[in-house]
Amino acid sequence: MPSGEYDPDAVEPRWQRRWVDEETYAYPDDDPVDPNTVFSIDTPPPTVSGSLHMGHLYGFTLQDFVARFERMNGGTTFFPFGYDDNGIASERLTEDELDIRHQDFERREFQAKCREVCADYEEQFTENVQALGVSVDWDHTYQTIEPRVQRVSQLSFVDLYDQGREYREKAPAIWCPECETAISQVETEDDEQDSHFHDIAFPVVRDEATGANGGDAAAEAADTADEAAETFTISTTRPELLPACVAVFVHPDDEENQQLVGESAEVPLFGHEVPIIADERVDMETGSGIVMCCTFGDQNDIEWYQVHDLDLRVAIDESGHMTAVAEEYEGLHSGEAREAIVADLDEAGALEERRAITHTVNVHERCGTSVEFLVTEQWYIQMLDKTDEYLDIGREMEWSPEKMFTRYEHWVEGLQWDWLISRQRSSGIPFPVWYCAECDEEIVAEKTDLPVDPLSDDPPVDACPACGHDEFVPEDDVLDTWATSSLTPLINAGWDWDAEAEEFTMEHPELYRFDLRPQGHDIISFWLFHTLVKCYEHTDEVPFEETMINGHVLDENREKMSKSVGNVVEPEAVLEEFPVDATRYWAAGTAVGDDFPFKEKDLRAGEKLIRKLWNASKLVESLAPEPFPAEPDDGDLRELDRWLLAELDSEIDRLTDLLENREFSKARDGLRSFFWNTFCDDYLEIAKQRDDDAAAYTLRTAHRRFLKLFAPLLAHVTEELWHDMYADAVEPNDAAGGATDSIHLTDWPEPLGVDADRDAGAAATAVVGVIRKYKSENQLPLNAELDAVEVYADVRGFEADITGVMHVADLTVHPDADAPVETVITGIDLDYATVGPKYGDQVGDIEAALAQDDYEIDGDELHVAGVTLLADEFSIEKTRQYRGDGELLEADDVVVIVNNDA
RNA sequence: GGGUUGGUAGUCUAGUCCGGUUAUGACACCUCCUUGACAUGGAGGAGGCCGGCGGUUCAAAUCCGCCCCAACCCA
Repeated sequence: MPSGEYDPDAVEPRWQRRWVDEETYAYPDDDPVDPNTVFSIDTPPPTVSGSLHMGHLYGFTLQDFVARFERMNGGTTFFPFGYDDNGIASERLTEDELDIRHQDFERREFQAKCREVCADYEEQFTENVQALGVSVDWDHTYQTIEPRVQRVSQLSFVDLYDQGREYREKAPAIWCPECETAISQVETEDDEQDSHFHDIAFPVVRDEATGANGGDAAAEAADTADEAAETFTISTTRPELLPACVAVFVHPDDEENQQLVGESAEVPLFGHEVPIIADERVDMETGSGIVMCCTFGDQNDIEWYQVHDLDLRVAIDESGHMTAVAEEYEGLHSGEAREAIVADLDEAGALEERRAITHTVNVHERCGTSVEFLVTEQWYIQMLDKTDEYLDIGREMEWSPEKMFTRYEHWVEGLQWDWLISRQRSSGIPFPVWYCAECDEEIVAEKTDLPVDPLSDDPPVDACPACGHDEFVPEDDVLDTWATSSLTPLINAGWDWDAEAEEFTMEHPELYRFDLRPQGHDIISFWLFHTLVKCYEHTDEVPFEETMINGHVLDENREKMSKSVGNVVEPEAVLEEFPVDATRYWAAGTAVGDDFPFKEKDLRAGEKLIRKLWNASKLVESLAPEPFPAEPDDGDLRELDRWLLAELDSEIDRLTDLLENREFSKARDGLRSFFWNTFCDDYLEIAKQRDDDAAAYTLRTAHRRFLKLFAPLLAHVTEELWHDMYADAVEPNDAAGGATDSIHLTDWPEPLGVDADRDAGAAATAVVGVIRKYKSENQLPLNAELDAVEVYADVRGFEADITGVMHVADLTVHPDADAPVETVITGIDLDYATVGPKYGDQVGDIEAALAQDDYEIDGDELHVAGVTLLADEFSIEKTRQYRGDGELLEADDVVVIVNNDA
């Protein structure tokens, strides 16, 4: 039985431990689960190398609201947890922690070290997440590097390869010279950087034959007169790419420079000649409007290379150093080469101007290094041919909130590259592929052998099936980490290859498709998208019924939290000061999808609500001590009791809808005010006067329901109260009926269907409210005795309640009689919804006439401004005047007269 | 540069899709009150040109156009 003050510091960790120890939220692996009622959640696994931040706290808490609600309201819930330790983040962490370099180890050896290092971090992370009280099933966890997941990941590769969805191609790819690996489009970001624009003079080389072909006298004159001196200017931020220059482009609408088209240009310092070509992709606004095309400066260069069949002149190598093409600059780093080339251009008189600018460059998001475009051999997953289908499967999901679908839509529509999945790194999940040393035939591992590492394992064949050669080269690239993290639904469902049946199977087919995928809005474009694509290709099914997109946590001033600004709020500090349930209250405080600020006020409000719930529970306990009646005779319930239970029924309906729609903020605020205002302030205050079975039953029934309704939100305090007050008793509606069951495993309340005169209840509470206000305004204590009160409203059945709580000595109810008051008409209110459309612009005249009291009331009708308004088109505004003894109080439809001599 | 979302009392927020004349609630603020749990409580009060300008309409926080500010996504 609850007593004293609520002590979250003691209570919350106790329940967190018990939930884990007793496996409260375990998914029943062995018992069959009804696929129609199971609720399965697939969460994006966090990187464990960092510590818990507010974004985690917020995200996990939202997931937990859904998990706890669905568990009570629906059926069995599957809520797993994953650790993403297959990536460069954990690779770097391991290197730092052990002071080693991954290059010095064999791949499997290094990965073993990674897992050792990550294990400690995972343990810490697990503790932190368990301290949030989220109802994860800790028996269902996975690491994205573990062998089982490696197998799933390689199976995925092999399946897509078999389907013909993957190909290996030597083509321009985005390359990070610092990390020395290819990367995909999503791993780059824009960075504002200081740079210089260099205006460089390019000499025109007139080809005699073509020059004469122009047949134009003026051109010929220019040709002969200025041949040596004729130059044009190219502006570039990357002069180190001069040796890679393969063409010069002019816009077809650029009349001024049109005469250059068809000629050749000589590249300064390097002396090779390149064609001058017209193409509408030239940006005429930038620099001189004439641009050079290099191998490769940007994506435009790649398009030009492909469309115009240009030469390949690779001047920068995989580590960012100059190649032999750069002649005397060979071996210099591209940055050094830039300075040297600029100096030499200047000396040669070819540098016309150099000015400082800032521009955006594409950098690798991990290391901030500007990316290059290199021609390398890489593996790709084909996507561009199916973007329409991928749009459709995105549309098939339910999006909470709906508006987030447009992000997905724009991302898919804007795709420019197939998905590059090979990475030149030494840790990660290996490609299960070898190549014939003779003919380069691709040899893919057998599904039954997976996982394999070609660096340590042998290929599945002794001789090349194409040419019979018996030597093989292992693929030493690893898979992009998203190639694995995009498989979490399949990992969770236990997807595998059944060699005997020769088909893919699932250990838990009932989980797939998953009911919910929660995640932040920042990863829609890659993580969610890639997951949809891969799971769809493997199963022909959209992997998720619904996706719930949460926003980002901002600081108190709505600024983005950042370490450099110093406005980062640490969960640890918050949890030291506030109960976990208070952070849960805060997390429910905004519409899902919106970014929202950290608000200490919300945490305090949460604390207050927890305390109110605790204190009200104590009062319920003392007003209706055990044993309380489980099922009183229906006729015994008083009007007030029926009214409360009926109101609670509607609240349950409303709340259930809101939670189903993931409208946590409205759910939270609605339930809070119903509990606080209607139950505590109205019903409980009145019930203090009561000492009967009906009241005891009503108090306990309502209270038990409130605990359940609050349980998804305030997980700890409701569990504590449930065990204090109810866990010993048998839950009549709970089939499990376990005496020690968690409240979180009980059934969500169904409406009781109690009949009640809702209007009478509303009138009665209005009467109480108006009397309370009278006392307040007259500075009377709320328990001050009132001599006589007359009520002109039908509050029959509530008399004792009103007299009891308001301490009225003599209450008279006039259910039908009009109040003994004079009414004075003070004006006319129009019903604009009817009058507006009906009378249109005559409304102005009607209003003007009403303002001047120029109207006539005729029975139910109103004559004004030449028109006749019907009864339902207007209402008469009156004030009541009372000339008798006592004081007139009124609210809504009730009139109360108080006579008090005191 | 393009797109998306948001801008409502001091602060946070509901309402905007589907227009209706008194714009919701909380926190903070002011006044009063010890009701059988809670003063960390209760009753009341004040506080708003609904980002700006224009348009549509009898009527606009709500629909349309332009602009400003912020965040995010994509170049």
